[in-house]
Amino acid sequence: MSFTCNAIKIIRNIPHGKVATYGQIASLAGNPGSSRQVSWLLHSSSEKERLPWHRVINSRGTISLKPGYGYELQRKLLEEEGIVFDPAGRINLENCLWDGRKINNP
DNA sequence: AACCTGACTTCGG
DNA sequence: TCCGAAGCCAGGT
Repeated sequence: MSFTCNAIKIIRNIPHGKVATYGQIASLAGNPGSSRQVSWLLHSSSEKERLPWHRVINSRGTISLKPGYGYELQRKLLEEEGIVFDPAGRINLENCLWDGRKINNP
């Protein structure tokens, strides 16, 4: 069992219509300091593991991707799930942040 | 084994 | 509130 393996499972358990921060996932995976590793693993296996990578955002509640590099796609996917963006492009974490409860707990 | 890199986070100005 | 610098972790080369 590794941090990465835990993180993958956690990301897969993010409920529809909710979002989680990198730091939150890192904490749930057992290592609060490795938020950057979460981003790496999304690159590594977002497609093979079929992760809901679009539900992962930074602590500010904004999309970390740059426009033209996935930003628009992620925003679109989130909006389709009911996530609301402010005019500044920020998400209301009070409403949309995942509480951390897993649906599947092995 | 050493060095580099990243979809981060936090602190100070 | 926004911007820049420093810190941290794990995987890749």
